[in-house]
Amino acid sequence: MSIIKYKHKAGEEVDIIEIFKALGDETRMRIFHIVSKEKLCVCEIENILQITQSNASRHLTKLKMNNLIRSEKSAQWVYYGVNHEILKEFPFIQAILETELKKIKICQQDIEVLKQYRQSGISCEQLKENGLNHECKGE
Amino acid sequence: MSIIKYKHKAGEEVDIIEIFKALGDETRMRIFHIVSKEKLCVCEIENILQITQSNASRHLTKLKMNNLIRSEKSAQWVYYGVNHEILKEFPFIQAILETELKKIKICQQDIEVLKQYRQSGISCEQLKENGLNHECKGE
DNA sequence: GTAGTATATGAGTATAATTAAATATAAGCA
DNA sequence: TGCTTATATTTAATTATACTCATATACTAC
Repeated sequence: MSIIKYKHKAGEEVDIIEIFKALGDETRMRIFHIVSKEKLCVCEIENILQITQSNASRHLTKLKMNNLIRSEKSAQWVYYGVNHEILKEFPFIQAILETELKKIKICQQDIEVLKQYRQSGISCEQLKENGLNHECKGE
Repeated sequence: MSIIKYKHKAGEEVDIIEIFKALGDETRMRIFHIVSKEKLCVCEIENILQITQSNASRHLTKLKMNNLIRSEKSAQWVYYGVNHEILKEFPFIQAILETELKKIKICQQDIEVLKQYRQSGISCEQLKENGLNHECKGE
């Protein structure tokens, strides 16, 4: 456990080293990136990133623990989105989202898949049966 | 091994996830911080941060691998300093050095110890015998 | 050459992080 | 009520990381 801690404006404990650890994982950075574009539920994140449910849930928990994202429950779904408070608190995180992740291929691809998903009109419920066919986007 | 890679301006391969991992460790962040203030050799870093020689060397290697710092050899000493190229390439890293690390207690302390070391006039060679007495700064 | 010093590296260990499979919990619907 | 689905969590296996001790390398000075 890192000892570099100080009090967050809102009274939550924030550890900049822990923020670096949280974003120092490819899957978590990708999750942070897509939920910064729009709020998504866990099953959507699974399908877009092609990861398992428990893996997605775990990474989301870690991002949330570090106040990078927020969640809100709606019926049986939990929607995750970026925590705008932390972007105000740490402008460098905003800079990463806006300038650095754009350059990264897999993040660009994730955004593409997200767009296709939205355009397809497939609902969250249908995702499990059909999945997101990353190849045959024309059909 | 992360697959998020793209070509650095200067032709070196840079991986932003690896940069986050490199800075997602308290000791490495502290090292990065003090060598951004001035060039230091390994034995100075050891003494200021109170870590072992091999530990210091290992962390320096990791920071250098990710192009965060540069080294130059002078006689038997190797001096490490921040790589200004990467600060230009990734302005968010500059922002962390300038604004975020200032807020962190242990980083403030490291700067204090560094100042005391400079003011004491102790040379790198004398450090090993006497060490840096963090307590009795008045004597 | 030898001796001494600064730094890097190998080997081993301990700890932490990532993952998937299985299970638990909570909500919706028939 | 019972059945299904979404999410979280437990468990266990694998992998990665950080650390220390010991040794190797490279340089200086004699």
